[in-house]
Amino acid sequence: MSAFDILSRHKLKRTACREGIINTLIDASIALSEDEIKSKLAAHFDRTTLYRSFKTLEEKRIIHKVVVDNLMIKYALGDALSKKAEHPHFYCKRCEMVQCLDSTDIEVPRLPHGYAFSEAELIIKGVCVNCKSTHYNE
Amino acid sequence: MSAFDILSRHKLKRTACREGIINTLIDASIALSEDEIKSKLAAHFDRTTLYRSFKTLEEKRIIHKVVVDNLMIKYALGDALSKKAEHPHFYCKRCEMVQCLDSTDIEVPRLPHGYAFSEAELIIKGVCVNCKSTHYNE
DNA sequence: ATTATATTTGCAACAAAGTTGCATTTAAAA
DNA sequence: TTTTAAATGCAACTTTGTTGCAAATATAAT
Repeated sequence: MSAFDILSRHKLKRTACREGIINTLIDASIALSEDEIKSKLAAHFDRTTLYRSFKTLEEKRIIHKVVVDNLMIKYALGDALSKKAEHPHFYCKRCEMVQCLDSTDIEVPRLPHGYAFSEAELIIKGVCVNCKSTHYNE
Repeated sequence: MSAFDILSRHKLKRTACREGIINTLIDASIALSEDEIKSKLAAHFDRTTLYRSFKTLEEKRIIHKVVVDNLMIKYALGDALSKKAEHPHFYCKRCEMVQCLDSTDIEVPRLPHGYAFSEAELIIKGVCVNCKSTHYNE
């Protein structure tokens, strides 16, 4: 499905910024930061435009945000696009790569009595296979 | 164990700010934000001092940071103080309370081949028992 | 108890990220 | 082609993260 289709299906205007973000994320198999996405876009877009585009796309669940920590945010395609709604994410401490662990479920622990569950977010931190095979010095 | 002991045990100077943070977190059974802690401290401390105190205490694992999302950060006592090193956290979407689920483990999913695990962070979002019994309107 | 020393604090300053209002531009509907 | 509702870019401002430095202070040494 093209960015064009995705946007019209969600009744969003098909703007270059939105299409660019979606296409960038379709191409990348991993999650990307705002800067990473920005640098891959053909045209330049204002910071505000990016900000609002991410917000809109996230609300429509076309993309989803991965908060590794308060200073490391990445985006990936959302569950409006065949992604499993809830899945863990992997963060590589060496190369800072973030990847959706799509095929895996999140095991939700038993909550205290009377607590209601609604969502879970699980981030696994470690070293990815690329970095592991590259034994560069710390 | 008193804040006094904790600090000296870690070879940190026993300052009012650090003691205040630790005592506040000992009293509270839940995780607290910087603002929440600040408002409970007897004296006023500069933003920078708070910032550096949190940083130092976190490095010594006297406290630990809970990143609910990039705009919601809370602190709780750390594993240098008998807390289990890795545990899930619960976030109440109504009252914004954050609580350590201390007695529970995090189930780490199987990673892609060649990936190395080092840490996991799991946040459960939902409604706490207090908010659930209080059926106030959205 | 007093002095010396290494840390910590508060302030100023700046960087980065989040957010909003508004006039201009533009995509899509008529 | 015209109309109109939505998106963009810019400016402005808020909040949060971060550093350097001089003054203050906790601890070690005397």
